[in-house]
Amino acid sequence: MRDREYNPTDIERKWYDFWMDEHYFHADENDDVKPPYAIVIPPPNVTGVLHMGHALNNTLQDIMIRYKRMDGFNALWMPGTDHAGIATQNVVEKALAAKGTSRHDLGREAFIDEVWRWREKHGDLIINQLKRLGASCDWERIRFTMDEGLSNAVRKVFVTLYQEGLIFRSDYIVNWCPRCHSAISDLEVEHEEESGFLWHIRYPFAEGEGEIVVATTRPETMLGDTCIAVNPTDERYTSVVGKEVILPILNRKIPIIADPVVDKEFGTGAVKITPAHDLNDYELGLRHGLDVIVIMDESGIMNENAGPYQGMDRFACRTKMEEDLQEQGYLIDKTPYTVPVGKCYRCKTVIEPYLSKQWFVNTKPLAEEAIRAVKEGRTRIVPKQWEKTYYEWMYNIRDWCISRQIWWGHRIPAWYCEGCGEVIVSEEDPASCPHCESGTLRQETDVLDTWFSSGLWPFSTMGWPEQTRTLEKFYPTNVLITGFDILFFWVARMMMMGLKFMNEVPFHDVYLHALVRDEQGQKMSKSKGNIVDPIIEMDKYGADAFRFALTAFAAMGRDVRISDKRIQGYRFFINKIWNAGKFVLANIEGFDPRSVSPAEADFSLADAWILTELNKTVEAVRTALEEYRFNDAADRLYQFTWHQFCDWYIELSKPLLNTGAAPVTRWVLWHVLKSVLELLHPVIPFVTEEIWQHLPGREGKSIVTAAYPKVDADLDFPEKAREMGYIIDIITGVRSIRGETNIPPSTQLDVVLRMKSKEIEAAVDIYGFFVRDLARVRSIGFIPEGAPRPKRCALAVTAEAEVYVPLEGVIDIDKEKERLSKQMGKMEKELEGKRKKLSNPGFLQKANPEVVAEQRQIKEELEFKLERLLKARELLEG
RNA sequence: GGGCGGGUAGCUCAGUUGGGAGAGCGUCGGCCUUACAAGCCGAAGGUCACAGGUUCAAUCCCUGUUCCGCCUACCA
Repeated sequence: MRDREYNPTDIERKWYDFWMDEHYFHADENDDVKPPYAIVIPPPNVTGVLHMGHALNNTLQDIMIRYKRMDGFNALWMPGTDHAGIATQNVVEKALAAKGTSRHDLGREAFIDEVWRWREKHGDLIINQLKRLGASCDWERIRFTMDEGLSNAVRKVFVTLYQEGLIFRSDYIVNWCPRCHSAISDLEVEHEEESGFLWHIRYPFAEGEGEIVVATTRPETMLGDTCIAVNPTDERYTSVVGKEVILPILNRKIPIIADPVVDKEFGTGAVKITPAHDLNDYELGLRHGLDVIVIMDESGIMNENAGPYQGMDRFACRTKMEEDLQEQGYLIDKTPYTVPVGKCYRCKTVIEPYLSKQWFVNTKPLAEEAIRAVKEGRTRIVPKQWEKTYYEWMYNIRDWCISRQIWWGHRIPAWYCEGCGEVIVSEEDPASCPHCESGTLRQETDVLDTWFSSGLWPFSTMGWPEQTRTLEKFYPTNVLITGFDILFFWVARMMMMGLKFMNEVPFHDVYLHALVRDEQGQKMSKSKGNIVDPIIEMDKYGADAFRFALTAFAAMGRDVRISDKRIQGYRFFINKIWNAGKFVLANIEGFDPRSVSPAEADFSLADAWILTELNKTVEAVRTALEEYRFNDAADRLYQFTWHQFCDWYIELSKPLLNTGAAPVTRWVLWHVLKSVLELLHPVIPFVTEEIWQHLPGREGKSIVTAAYPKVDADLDFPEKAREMGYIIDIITGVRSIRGETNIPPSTQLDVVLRMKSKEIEAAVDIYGFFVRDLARVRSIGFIPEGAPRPKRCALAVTAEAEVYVPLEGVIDIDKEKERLSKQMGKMEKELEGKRKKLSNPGFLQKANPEVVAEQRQIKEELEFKLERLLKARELLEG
């Protein structure tokens, strides 16, 4: 503790190891004394690396868990990772490609083994990064979504929902990613607007002259057209409904039909219908019993139904078709048009609406429960504005496509009987078909959406479907802390699954924090090169500074804008704490805090003031944490630590330490430092532990298990604190005069005070050494109220005092006059407002009497100050 | 198309029951005052986007306008 600056690296490692060795983060499910408090971690991808979003998310969780742990709760933070089906498969496939092989070369089983090996090798990375951040997870309980226990939970849930008819298999238009070769859910599609074209194409009548013109943004899909649709009320077309047209190029005959969904205003009012490649078209096709023609394969390559275009990529096909249509005279017009394009959120490939057989969850009935739980307040969404978003989505929820055509994930527990075609869905692998007893069963090759298993996370991690002690004790959890971007993906699904299988909400509170962006508010991305890497930041400034920066910027419902520079700023704060610690420790060496009894101690005004301010801070910080106002908590702690404790109290303690009051002062220094460290510990765990360990009279082996400070009514002295405030005002007044009139600090000043009241004069007199020390004053004189003012003085007026600083030979009189005039100008403006307000009968009549009194007091104070300043200026004239 | 959030000091942002506009950084001036120059002391800087309304009183509540973000959507 002698170092001039705080060096985080070694200290962080040392204490984290210590905490782990002591098992402080382990929650005991058999502890029936402490009330439980539980959080489940949003599981990061097992192949992932820590990014700023993780850092923010886990810092906030760690703050809550550490706070509650200190505050006497049996605190469980359940950690784990997610198998991240598509993402992980992509990563491993890339690695295979680098080795010149592929998953198809390996085959399914060998590939899955390969992924597990990958996970063995790289899966600890993000866990270790979380530890580096200081996350106090109960690592003894770490889970992985592909673990045996969690896989059992997945099977049980799948089978149950299937048996209840809530999971079904069906042909449907899904979002198909031609690169991932898989269906993805609606949520996994990113919508963007792109500039494209609207093509107008003629379809000639099969019989007789004439034609119908349609408008389309995707001409290549006409290869799969099975009709033209018009609105039944559209008079332009009533005569042609029922007729047939010739599909250009392929020369198939297709009918013209009428359907009310067609918008008369759009394009020509006639639309081509491609049921296999558009959701609307598919549904329309069902209504009219239309043929369905799939025109491309799983990679987006045109198939045998595409005639001359077979083998072409879908976009190449579009270009070629346009040429052909043009050449053959079918293309009438091509105009620029903004088209909505869906892209795969994993690989940004343009999604193809694609007809295929998939597994779905009928989410409507589950959503109803999830809506009710929030309506009834069983789960509270914070900040509240997200409730509306949640309801909006839940009310309009659509069937959830849960099957994925990849290999890495929970394989769907369904088997098809080769004998009779029966579908068997079962928790145990069946040996034979229960229907026809055939032994040739083929398991479904699809795996489940990763979010299917994540949806079970709050209870599957606690051992479900077993009825464990852990579940009993810690479910429902207290709060889920996560980014708003996965409100639908994850939170909503946990709500549905938790209510369905546990009959209880998974968490009482959901705190949704904002996303981390760069300084300019841009999303961080590799391509933009604006990534701030948490590990690099921690290397440079330490985990504590990094955590404090994140917390201080985590205002509710706002983006968290962060940059290297801002994190750097908070390192100064950590260093300030370090130095305050050094000062206090140096001054309480050999001191036993038990030698002072706070109940009998004779506290100085400064002691009383800092203790009272400490109480206010404790209260404010606790409230802020309870309400998830993390930035408020950080701000209060910053202000108190730096600007009250360090700037004022430590300075005030210096003169006291040379007097008979030294023992009490030492006790206060010790007590306030200890409290500050404990208050700050959830936010900055490392530096607080390091200093705390050097404190005498600490209870317990670690700050991790120390009691979180409470408001102490016995150490609350509002009266004395107020008096101290007057002294602080005087010191500030003298300093201000010195600063503004450029009197060097080396010049000792003589100060004359004229106090409003005798009592305060007495207090100031007793504690005059504070003023002498902190304002560099040689002598303090008092003159009574009514006595003539000293001449040729600079003046500062506070609420209770006039502070005269003689400036004979020290200062430019004109400058001082100017200074006073400026101050007066400001005050006059303010006073004008007050006078107006107080002469308004409406205000006096209707406003709260307390407010009126307050306003009157402010007015009088202003008048007092102004009058004194005026007199002072007059004296300078003469 | 629907929804949400935002426009406050040069920059980034606080401002929770409507009642004298705040912080950090930056800027300017002065300081090695025995924990800290990664520091200390002082100072400057704002018609709280715009226009109405409610109220004794509006940065705060309501309406409209405008600009910027985000989410959502089956308008070919």
